[in-house]
Amino acid sequence: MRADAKRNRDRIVDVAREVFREKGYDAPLDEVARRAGVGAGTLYRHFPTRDALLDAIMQSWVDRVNEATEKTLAFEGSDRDLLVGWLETYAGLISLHKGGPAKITSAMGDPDSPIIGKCQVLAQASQRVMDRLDAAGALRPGVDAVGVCKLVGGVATVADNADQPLSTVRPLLEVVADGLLR
Amino acid sequence: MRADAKRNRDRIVDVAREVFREKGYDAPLDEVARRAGVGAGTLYRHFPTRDALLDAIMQSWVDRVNEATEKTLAFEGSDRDLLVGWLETYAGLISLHKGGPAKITSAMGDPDSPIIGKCQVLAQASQRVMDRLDAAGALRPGVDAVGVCKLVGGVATVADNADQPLSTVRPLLEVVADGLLR
DNA sequence: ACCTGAACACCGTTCAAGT
DNA sequence: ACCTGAACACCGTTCAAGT
Repeated sequence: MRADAKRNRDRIVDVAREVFREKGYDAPLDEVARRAGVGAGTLYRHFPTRDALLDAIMQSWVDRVNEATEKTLAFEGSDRDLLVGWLETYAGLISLHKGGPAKITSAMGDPDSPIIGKCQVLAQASQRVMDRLDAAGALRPGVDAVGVCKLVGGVATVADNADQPLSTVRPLLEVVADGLLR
Repeated sequence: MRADAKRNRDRIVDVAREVFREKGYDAPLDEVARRAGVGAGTLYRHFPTRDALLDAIMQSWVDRVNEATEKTLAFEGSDRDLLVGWLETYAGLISLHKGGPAKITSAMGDPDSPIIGKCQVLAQASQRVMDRLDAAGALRPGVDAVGVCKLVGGVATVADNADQPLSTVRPLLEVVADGLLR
């Protein structure tokens, strides 16, 4: 890749992260191009779809997911507290930008989604937490990690769609936790 | 209202119901106007916003909600079966058209929503079912009907966004039920 | 009083012309 | 090889002119 191309690509990703944070995942791409100082065509050359751009943005976010997972696994307390904590952490991770919860959760089972890789990171994180709880004999039988992701994703989507802070749905996450625990 | 105005209004509602069923709640309004044989301005005169049109469409749907509620209340079986059955019924009622679950659930706590009346019908239905379970001492303390609506709405939204049939999320509804029951 | 449909605005996407 | 930006498509919304 030519040096100027790489520079443009990087600028687009940085600017997009900013714009999406301000206006949500469905912000006009035109504005991204404008602020990045490139033509619309350049944006489309690098990222043929909005999802391709999202995927690039989420690159750095993977580290945050893994960090949060380690923290959860190191938690020393009751199984319920660990689970509720993880559900809140998970909801927070997918609610970074407006539109995120719906986007990520609906990709969560679609092998053809352009952001499937990022979903797998999340699903595996969730799996590790469930494994730990299962080893302790704390889970009801038949609980699968992807299902948990969808359930919490649904709750986060509700809060996001209604423009309400995640804290308002904490009681719902507790219901989910109680439904998952033995 | 003049006779021709009423005729146009009725035609618009009928056609919109059809178009929304075919293409979801965000189908082009242009198509509704065209199929109804009216100008775009006429549609906007009668229904200044898309939500106002939705609200009109959902008028007949209220009967169906009440019918389903009666059926649930008359159910003779275990509390868990009753609850799971209601959650599935509820999910079905809000999933009539694509986009419905998100639309209805995000309006579910916003007093300014144009479809708030329809949400209240749902919330009250949910309340009656919870009351019956509560009278039987089956519910965990602190469960409120609107919360249940949001939770199930979240699950239905997930299925709807991913273009998957509701049956795929039945296990998730069981988790919710277990979380609600004592 | 109500209707029509052209016109405008907005935004996603493409592509011919330029470097 | 990459970029620009005008041009096109699509759809929501308004409004002047008509009945």
